Amino acid sequence: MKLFFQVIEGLAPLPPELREALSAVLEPMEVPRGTVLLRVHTVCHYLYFVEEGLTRTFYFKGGRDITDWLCPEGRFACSIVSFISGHADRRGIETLEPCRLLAIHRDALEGLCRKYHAAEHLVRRIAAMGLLEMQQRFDDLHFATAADRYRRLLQDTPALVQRVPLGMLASYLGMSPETLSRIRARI
Amino acid sequence: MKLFFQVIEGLAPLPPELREALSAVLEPMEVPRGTVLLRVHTVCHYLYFVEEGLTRTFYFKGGRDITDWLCPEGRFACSIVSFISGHADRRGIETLEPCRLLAIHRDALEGLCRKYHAAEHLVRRIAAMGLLEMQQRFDDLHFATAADRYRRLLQDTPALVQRVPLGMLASYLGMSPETLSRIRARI
DNA sequence: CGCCGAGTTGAACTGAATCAAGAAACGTGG
DNA sequence: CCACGTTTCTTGATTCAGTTCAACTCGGCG
Repeated sequence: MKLFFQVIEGLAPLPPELREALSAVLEPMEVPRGTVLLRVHTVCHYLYFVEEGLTRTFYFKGGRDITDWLCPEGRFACSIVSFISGHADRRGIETLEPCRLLAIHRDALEGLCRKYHAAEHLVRRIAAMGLLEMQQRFDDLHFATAADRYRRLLQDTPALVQRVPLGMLASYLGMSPETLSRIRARI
Repeated sequence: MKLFFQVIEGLAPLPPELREALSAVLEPMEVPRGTVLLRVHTVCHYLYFVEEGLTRTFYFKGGRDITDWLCPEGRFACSIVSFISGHADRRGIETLEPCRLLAIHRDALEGLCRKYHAAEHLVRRIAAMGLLEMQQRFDDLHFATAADRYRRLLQDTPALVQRVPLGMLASYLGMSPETLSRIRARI
């Protein structure tokens, strides 16, 4: 839980009573690689904090498996659409490595937000950080070549490149596996 | 201000005292078409609610003018990156039509959030809606053809197609003006 | 009028996808 | 611990969507 509170406190101050309340609703779990955390087309009830390991969010489009998001340690994983809207979404989540996770139930989180002003603030900050990341990733996709996107990934999160199979990385970056393989070959 | 409170109350309940406080910090403004609301590479201090008219967020990349976001009436406009991070960003904002706007200063908004739990909740909801929209737009860009993207726009917000010049629409959709022109011709 | 920016249309070019066939890596069971 | 089959990755040839470059049209507007 150390990493979790470190990250949290980097976002917003954490009054002791909220820290207590938060600890009480966290559900620690340890799962092997390949564990399905969220089945596709189901409602996402949990927000996962990755303490150790790596998860990916994915969906199927025209028979293809598309990786939508990657969460290494220190980050939050969920199906954004489903978690916020409360409806089922095509996205699913699975672990790419053995993981230590902290799961927080949607209702528990909402409860904390209702009870603690500080919790509400914290969640707002998490959402704001999500917006920033999303905008960054969006910009990349908007007007950058395949090679540029790969180079950016290498620079920003080089660890991912080592830990994610090529095919998944390719769809994450919005290109075909063959293209990614060639880009790698020529760098 | 009617539309504003309508939208707001659709997101979260609004206690009377917050309604008062919010009214007090709103800065109504009426500006002609072509007004610069945010200069590029400056800090975005205001969140704008569009009561009437249309704004666009844009930036320059390699000498090109790229439209990043379009806000018709009923929506919030700001440079997400700058407004959240507090740093200057390459994005600027201008009006594409004469506009009636409600401007809210960052500091005023933060003040309300500190004072009113309900304000914090409201802003969280706004951020969450932003995340949903962004995700939607991201998906579009991720794996859809140029024609698909245009069709989606036609379906979701047909009004924009009439109101935004072709060149700006094209970069908004991530394609060249020529391509958009051809897509239009063949539909 | 004649200029000018916005939009259209055509032709050549190109980055990346697709199709196809091997090579390497991996896990599973004998 | 090796052999086998499966999956993942690489490499090559071809195709295609979309860009780029360029010429032309149209509708304002000084």
